[in-house]
Amino acid sequence: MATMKDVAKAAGVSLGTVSNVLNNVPTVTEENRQKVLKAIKELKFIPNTAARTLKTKTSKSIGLVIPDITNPFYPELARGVEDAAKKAGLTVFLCNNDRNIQKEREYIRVLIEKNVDGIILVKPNIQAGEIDEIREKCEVVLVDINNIDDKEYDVVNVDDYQGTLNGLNILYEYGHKRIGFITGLLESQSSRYRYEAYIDFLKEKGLEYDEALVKKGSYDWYSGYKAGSELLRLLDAPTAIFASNDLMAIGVLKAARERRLNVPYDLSVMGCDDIDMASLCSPQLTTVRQPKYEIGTASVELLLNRLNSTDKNRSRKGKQIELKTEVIMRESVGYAKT
Amino acid sequence: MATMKDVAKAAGVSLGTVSNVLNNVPTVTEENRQKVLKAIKELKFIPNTAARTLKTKTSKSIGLVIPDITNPFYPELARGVEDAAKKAGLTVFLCNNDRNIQKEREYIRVLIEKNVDGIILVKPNIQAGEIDEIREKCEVVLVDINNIDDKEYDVVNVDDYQGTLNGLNILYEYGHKRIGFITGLLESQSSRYRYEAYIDFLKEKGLEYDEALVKKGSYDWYSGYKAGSELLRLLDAPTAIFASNDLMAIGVLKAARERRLNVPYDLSVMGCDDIDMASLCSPQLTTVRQPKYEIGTASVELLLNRLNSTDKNRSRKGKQIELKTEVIMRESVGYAKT
DNA sequence: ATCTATGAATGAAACGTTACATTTATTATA
DNA sequence: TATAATAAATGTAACGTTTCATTCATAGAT
Repeated sequence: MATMKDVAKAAGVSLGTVSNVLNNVPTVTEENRQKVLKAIKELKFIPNTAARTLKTKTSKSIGLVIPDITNPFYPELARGVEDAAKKAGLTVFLCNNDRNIQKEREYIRVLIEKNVDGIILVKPNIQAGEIDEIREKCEVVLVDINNIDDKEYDVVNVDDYQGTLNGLNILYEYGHKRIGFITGLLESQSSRYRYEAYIDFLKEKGLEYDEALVKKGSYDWYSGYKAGSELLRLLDAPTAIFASNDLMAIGVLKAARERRLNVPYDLSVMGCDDIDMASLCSPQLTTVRQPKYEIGTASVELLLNRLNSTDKNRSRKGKQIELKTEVIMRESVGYAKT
Repeated sequence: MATMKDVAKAAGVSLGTVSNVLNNVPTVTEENRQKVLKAIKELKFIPNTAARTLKTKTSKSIGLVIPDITNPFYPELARGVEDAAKKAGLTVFLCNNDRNIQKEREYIRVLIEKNVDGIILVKPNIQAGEIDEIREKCEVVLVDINNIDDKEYDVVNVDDYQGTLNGLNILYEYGHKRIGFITGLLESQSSRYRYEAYIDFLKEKGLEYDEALVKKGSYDWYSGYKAGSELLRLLDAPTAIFASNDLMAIGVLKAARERRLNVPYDLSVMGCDDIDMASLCSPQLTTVRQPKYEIGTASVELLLNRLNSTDKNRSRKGKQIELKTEVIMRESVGYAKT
């Protein structure tokens, strides 16, 4: 493997000059530049990032730590991260933590060992104290945080509360007064926001909170199916069901089908997230879209802000981005029967 | 950031000793080992991989180059790669090439610059010559290759031909004689194998090849929808349709629904791959499952074989793994109407 | 013709590890 | 008791870059 030294020798210049052309330092004369370029091509020289990283303390790689790429929410987010990273000359390590704090810690450690310039932590399980430790080593962006309120961090979030409210309001406009609600895992902040929105929505519309209409789900389709079945079995069954994610909404669709209920004529269903499946299932799911790809790109932007900042004074306040959701009207919501 | 030097000083031993405890070299005395461990903890020392890589020429990272993580086929494969890599102490760079040879080349170059120990190329677009060049720098495993026949490479493939044949035979057992076929992109080897299987199936069963029953698809659901619609519009429409992937099969489901055809009573549909959606759509899709996760783990195994091999003589022949498919019976296939 | 200022190229030190040849300390053998 | 053999610890030279203080060369000013 050819090194810069070899290139220098081949080009008949010094090591420093080779470095200069590689880094586009303008002081090098055109003649030398050409000689070096020629040598690089001939020797098939490829710079060694390890050496560069050792010297410059920047690796041009970042870590993306997510719960599980296999969860249909994350591929698009990951793609957003990757595209934005690539544009900025960064390469990304993909890490799945399975919502397991131990794995999360391991990965973070490995990423630090690898001198990543930054880490994007999606739904982190670790706490503020640990995050501060990480920030001594590299930049950190938090996405969809559970339990960290500090304004000091860079954070990307989604307005889950408002989004859910919007979705429920549409259901209301369609004449629904009895609306079932399936929660996500309430450990997660976004789930709690969605649930709060439901409660506030009822209050605002002067509707009564009926415990029977609220079911706890766990994000997987089967929990939605079960919750949906229970809801539909009710004597006074809801005319619409809001599920805190699409997978569970699809479960509800299944439950409805089993009971020979026609969605949306007999029952309206609304999901959250807008995963691929939402537009592919039948009926197509009306849902509160999460800007998954944009979450990814926004996270990288925050990271780049820090990385390109000359202000190495770390006390700088964090920047919080809140991305907007959007209700995507498809087939699963219709007017309430009167 | 504390270095080994700092640790050595704090522990009152030499640099080499620190290195030895870090690398579990057994010659270090228990007393010193403890002193070093203590110093490491106190100084919160984290080894610097860049320096280690520079010295040892191994980075403990690998690259995974896939078409697009957003394609439902790949998250599971990626997950398989990651899990197997993690177990072996490797971290993985995720690279999406969008089936674009230029992006593929760029990523490969970056990966080499980053001193990856190996690269897993899924559906590579580059040719044998280029691959040989890469192999001068690091190990390479090919997955689902299009156009490279050489037995010299490490390759993971799936028995698409046999899998398709199995699927078609099941359709036949269910009484179907007129079976529509939707191809994938015929640039891809696996698509061609599936198509060949269809042709051979007909021959074997003494069925006539009817051009009208074969439609070209492009892997996305809409192409399946279009092809399905055309097929069902036929005067002598097929009683079953085999789609070369699930997304297109779901498109067929949609086309059938539009024509008020009941799947599987009026029409049987079989897909390929078994993506998540296949079990979530309605009716649930019967499909030829691809062992996506296992493809990932198998690729890493091949990589590890090479990496752990003492035989640095690169002339060693490659190893080809062919993974088995499996027909997953669900709801979309039924008996042909007589 | 000498001196200065400017621009370009050079050379060596440093980054944080590993690896290996030496040195030092300890124990066993004659 | 001296010597050899063994075990443990040390010190130093890489690895391939970047960086920066020097040197060298050229041209302009006096």
